[in-house]
Amino acid sequence: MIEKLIATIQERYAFSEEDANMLRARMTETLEFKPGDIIVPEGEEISYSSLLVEGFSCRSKYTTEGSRQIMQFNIPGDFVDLHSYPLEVLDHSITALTDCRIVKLQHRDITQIIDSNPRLGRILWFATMVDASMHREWLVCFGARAGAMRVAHLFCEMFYRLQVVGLTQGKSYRFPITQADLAQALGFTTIHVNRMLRELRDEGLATFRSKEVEIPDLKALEGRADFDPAYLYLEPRHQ
Amino acid sequence: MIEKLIATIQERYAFSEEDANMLRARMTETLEFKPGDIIVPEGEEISYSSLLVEGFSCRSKYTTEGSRQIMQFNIPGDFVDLHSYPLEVLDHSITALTDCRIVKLQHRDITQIIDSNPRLGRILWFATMVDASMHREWLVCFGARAGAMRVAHLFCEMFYRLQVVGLTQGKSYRFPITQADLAQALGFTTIHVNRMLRELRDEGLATFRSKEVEIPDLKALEGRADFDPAYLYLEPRHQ
DNA sequence: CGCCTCATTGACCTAGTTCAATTTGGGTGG
DNA sequence: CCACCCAAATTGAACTAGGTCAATGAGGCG
Repeated sequence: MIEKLIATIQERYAFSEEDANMLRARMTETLEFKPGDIIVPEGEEISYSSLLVEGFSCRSKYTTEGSRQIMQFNIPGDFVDLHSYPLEVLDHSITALTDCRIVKLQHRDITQIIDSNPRLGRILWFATMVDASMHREWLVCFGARAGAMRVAHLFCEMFYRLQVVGLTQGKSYRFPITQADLAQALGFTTIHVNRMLRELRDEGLATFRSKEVEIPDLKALEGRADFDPAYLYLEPRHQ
Repeated sequence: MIEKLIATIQERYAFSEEDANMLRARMTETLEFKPGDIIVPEGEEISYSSLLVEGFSCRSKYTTEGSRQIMQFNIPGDFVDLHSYPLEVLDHSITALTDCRIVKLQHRDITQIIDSNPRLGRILWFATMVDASMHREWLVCFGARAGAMRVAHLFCEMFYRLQVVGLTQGKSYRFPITQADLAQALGFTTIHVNRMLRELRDEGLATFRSKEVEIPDLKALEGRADFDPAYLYLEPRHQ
């Protein structure tokens, strides 16, 4: 399982076999989490980064009024807190949405890896910048895309991301979250999310039932969502 | 001027004198821009990064419907597109809001610098991660903070950031943008921004007149905005 | 002086929220 | 296998933050 993921990352980020081995050797320790568990707590000094190998988690923050904003969903293959290496302390938490398994990579190992192979450092840096790019696209969604469009955009994003790691089945994929989670991610109320889902369903563009998203015609949904996958930087790199 | 900025960055990011000299030697070429000019265009291959030494610019994207979303304001001292080093191609544009001057740092020089001093690489990486952290806080603002609160939050953020580079005067600072720009950044209409500004003014918390923000009581405004500067990572680092 | 951009205000409209039920479906104990 | 339970989904009705449309001021500058 972890091998398959390393292979995927290897291809996507143009890893050499040597690079992959270097990582492999240092990534053996795993941790497991239950839904609702905090994988990485906000505000604490962190000494290792976590590669999510199984399950779904999310980045989120709470406001002082108690409402929670989800800023990103993490899927298998994501380094959920690689940015804790440069930042040391995170501004937000990572929370498990399902049963999750992560593999640790100690920060001191990252330092060592980068010292001996600066090119790999740039690749790791790249990975964190893709997250930033997603944040920016979400900001566009929040500021300039309303209602069903916003929901549709998220469904497209998740499709592309999950496809890369082989977690789509034809026109559908498993998205193991509740409508309440969805609402916290989209900046809507649960009720409104429900209505927007119905709208997409009625339009025949997408269904979300029993934690499964089905998209009969991806291009059509992309059109509805004003979606362009460029910001995900999925094309293989060539540095 | 650039010396003063390097000094500021030096303190904030724990640069050694040697590091600073290394950068100084490679940052000599400057470019100038007029309001509205595109400093870094979306989607193009980029071979150098730009340190903004004078003026204000912003990160923004356009939707296909033509509306523009501003995702961040850049101020003097910001490496506006350092992330173009790992990404190579940017997902958004950087546009000048006022007369701007930037200093170039070639990507090949960055590679050289990092190869000879990996620690400096981590510092540069850190700088880009602070931008990502700001994006996340903005996402919270969009999803969970409404009306005048959102405006207040931005005013607080700008105060802290400008203070670091010595661009505040007591309780006020110059913020050379229009209410329309403000609206595009906050996800409101110009009209609504105007109303929210009046609200803050009536409450005696902040005024924005002739491109000048005045905050009589910063703590009070922070309370109104649910603002906590931690996400800006302004505390001097200690790696 | 006159123009043009930007700020301001009012009146009306709508997307999204709030409150309050009701339904559905998966899981669990008897 | 059925009865029950509980979380999640769904729907309706009333309300409000924010948008839209339209008009008026106010400042800067050629």
